Amino acid sequence: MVGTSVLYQNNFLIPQEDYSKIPEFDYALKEQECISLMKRSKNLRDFKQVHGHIVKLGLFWSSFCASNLVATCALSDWGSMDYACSIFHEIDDPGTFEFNTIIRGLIKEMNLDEALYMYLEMLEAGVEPDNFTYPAILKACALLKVRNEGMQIHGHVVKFGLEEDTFVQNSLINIYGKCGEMRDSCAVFEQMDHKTIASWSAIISAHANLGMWSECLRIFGDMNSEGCWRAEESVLVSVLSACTHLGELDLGRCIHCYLVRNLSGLNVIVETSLIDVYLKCGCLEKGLCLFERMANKNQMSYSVIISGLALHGCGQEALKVFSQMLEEGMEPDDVTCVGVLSACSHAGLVKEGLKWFDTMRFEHGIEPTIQHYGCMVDLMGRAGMLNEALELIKSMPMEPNDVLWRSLLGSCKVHSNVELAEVAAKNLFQPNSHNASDYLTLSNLYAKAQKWQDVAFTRTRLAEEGLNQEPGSSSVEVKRKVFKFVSQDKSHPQCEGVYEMLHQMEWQLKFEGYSPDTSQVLMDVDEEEKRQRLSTHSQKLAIAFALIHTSQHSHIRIVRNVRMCSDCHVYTKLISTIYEREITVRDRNRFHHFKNGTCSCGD
DNA sequence: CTAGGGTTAG
Repeated sequence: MVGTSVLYQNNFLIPQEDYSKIPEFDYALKEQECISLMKRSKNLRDFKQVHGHIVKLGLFWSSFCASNLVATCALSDWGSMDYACSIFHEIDDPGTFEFNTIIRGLIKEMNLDEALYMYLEMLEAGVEPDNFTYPAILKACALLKVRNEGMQIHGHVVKFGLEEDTFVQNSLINIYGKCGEMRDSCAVFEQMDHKTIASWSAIISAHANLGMWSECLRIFGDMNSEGCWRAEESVLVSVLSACTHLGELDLGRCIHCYLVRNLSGLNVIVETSLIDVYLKCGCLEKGLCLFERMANKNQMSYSVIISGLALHGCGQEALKVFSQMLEEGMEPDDVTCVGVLSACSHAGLVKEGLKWFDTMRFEHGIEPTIQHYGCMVDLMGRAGMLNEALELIKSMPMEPNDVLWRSLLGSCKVHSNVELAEVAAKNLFQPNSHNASDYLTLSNLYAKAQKWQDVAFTRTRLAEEGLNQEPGSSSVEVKRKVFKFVSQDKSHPQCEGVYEMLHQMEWQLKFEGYSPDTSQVLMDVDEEEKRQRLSTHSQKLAIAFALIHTSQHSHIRIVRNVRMCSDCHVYTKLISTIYEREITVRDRNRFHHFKNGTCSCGD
């Protein structure tokens, strides 16, 4: 406390031996000076000097000085909770403010249990909590995700008449959201008289956290119509995430424009979210372009771009970016590795996939999760290594889920392995799993093997389970409207034109040497009907419609609910040449980019 | 008298 004190250098305090000689010592002034000095402390050492002086000057017993000491020490970046607590315990009769600051300090250093304990002590000491106590204590509950305590404290809020406080309400929205109690969260939100940006932020991120994407966008819409539309990055990031999951490319684009117009620069989180929107909505180039221009890339940005490239079938490029990431000294985590393995799987890079699966475990110490196993089963299945895939499933330390069995079943269909398919199906058709498409996969596999009896049996079982398969459909966006087609669709008002176009397209295709691959129609019907069914697959209708209604050379984007058949694949490749169109088709798994007669998936 | 709410991406 002696030596080169900052206090003496700044001449803020008279040395102790002098001040006692001044008869009319102004305590109020000294108090102010001490506090101003305290607030300017840059480290604990400075602070301790001020503390010492306050004690020496006899100012500690002014509760205002003492509480400021506690607050400053508990809440400053250089502060120390131990020291703050020791000051706190020196105070005879701590009040609301002192308890509040200690609670906040504890939360700041994530000592959440202790914060809750302090709150209890506060109540026991008969100190009444106020509108500052609850935002803090509710935050602690939210971080701990303790629903019951949260509800109890909500009771206290009502008891102390604080339920009208905006700050408290925002905190309540947040804690209920974090605990998944959306009814309660929304109830608080809707009762609010004065919603602030923080209220919107809390309710939107709560929905985003639970994957309630449509709700998320609906509330965002309400926020805009109530005129609360501000460049609030955290809100927009949640909304962008919703866009990604819902395939809302247009809204994503709007937000991108808005951000660029209204902010001087984008941070890494916003940029990563934007890239994810573009990649997952089919705009590979746009996403890549943003990625390349990023000033700061982190682990997540790399993860996004790697799994995005995987989604588009660009396995080699994904691996290239991955090695770039490693070169930059960034450690991959489990999510990054899912991206890498799925890139290998989508691009058929079997050797690389097997290698990375080992490297991940033995060089990066990442324990494979069920998702990693999923990628490997896909990868092996695609390559026809069906027995190996089954062995891998059996060797897993965890219970295989239906995703794995479904993947194996799908591969068995591709490689016509009835025997293994039945193993997969047996595991898949559990009492509580009702998935019509699994039955259909199996039935189609039997059909391909001409086992009509088994087809009939499977179909009967499907019927017995009372399952209805959603029909395969293709949607295409024309002039900002989405048009959906199903196979043999005649419901569309302009369907005559579509069928005429289809006819014209077939003519052109014949010149290019296309002949319909009727083996894709897995039904026991005659050749002519097969041909007819094949030619009116939903994807072909959607393409015909888009060719009529969009300008020349414009990009056609189609979204499918199931995977496309190989005939549609060949067909679309040829159409992309004949009509000089780029066509992007998103199926359940990934994107296919058709351009000049080839597809990005490499067949 | 002092202080505070929501914080987001794969």
